[in-house]
Amino acid sequence: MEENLKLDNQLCFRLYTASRLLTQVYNPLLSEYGLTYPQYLALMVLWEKDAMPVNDIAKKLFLETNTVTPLLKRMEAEGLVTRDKSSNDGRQTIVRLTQKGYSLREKLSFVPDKVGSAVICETVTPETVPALFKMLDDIILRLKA
Amino acid sequence: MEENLKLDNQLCFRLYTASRLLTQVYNPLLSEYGLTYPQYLALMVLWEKDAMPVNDIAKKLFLETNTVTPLLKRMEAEGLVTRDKSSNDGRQTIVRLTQKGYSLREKLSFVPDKVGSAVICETVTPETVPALFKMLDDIILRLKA
DNA sequence: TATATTTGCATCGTGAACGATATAAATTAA
DNA sequence: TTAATTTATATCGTTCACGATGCAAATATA
Repeated sequence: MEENLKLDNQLCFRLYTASRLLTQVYNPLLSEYGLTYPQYLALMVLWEKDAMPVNDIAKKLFLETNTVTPLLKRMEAEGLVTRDKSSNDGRQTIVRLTQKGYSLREKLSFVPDKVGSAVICETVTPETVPALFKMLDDIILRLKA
Repeated sequence: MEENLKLDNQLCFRLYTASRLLTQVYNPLLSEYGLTYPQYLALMVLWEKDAMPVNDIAKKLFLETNTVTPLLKRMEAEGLVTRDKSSNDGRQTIVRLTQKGYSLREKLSFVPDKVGSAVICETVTPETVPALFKMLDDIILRLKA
């Protein structure tokens, strides 16, 4: 059969699989703190810069607001963030970390190293990871343009 | 703040984003034929080898049967596959392509090249893709072990 | 050959993703 | 300044993912 239509030849399938499997490494670590992986990503955005409108958070994550809004509402229900209308612009909802949300930063500081060590292998080492990052960044940049 | 906790430093976030964005390139092409990306993956598995039990399809896709079963039932409802109990082993459900499911193989043969050309960029070329594949394969292999 | 265990699949509940649509505030144009 | 348009967010419906659980068929064990 045509080589092109073989699963083994597909970049997207590899990205999809690697993404899912690596997320599964995060899951048990995060669920200890009642978090999902996308919620952890939202926290990382807010740890870098607090008090952001929904749209800015969505842009950082390359997601649409129709994905991020329910995510943030679940996080609000968990007491991780607050969501308030902006006084400057009544359309915006400003998302802020609660003490609980902020305090997870230190509690989860062990996660990156733990996950990192789970992927180190023959062709994926501290030396080769920058090249891998560059390729993935270029793909993301290309697909956003 | 700690460098490790920055979004920019995360491999998983890159894989997750690249996977989502690349899937979005497939979506308009596949939806013409009423397909989703995971359904397309299942078809690729069956195009390579027809009449497979659910579990074998799941393994090829690195998914669990609780994801694949509903997927295949939707594909059955669309007339793409049939699902029948195996006579050898009454626990197995054997999935087979219908004529409709089989005929999509040719109709969708344009997809890989179209998607491929969407990702070609500075650091992602026919020369560098094999190295990228190897890295992703190693990550997948490492995480499955 | 009964009983226990494993295997293959299905079901259920929850949380994403995402296209489509809605709505209200802000901005622009007439 | 009213009307048209754009922007920011929210809501809805469908389809994954996936942990947990259930169940019947097959296999292993006593």
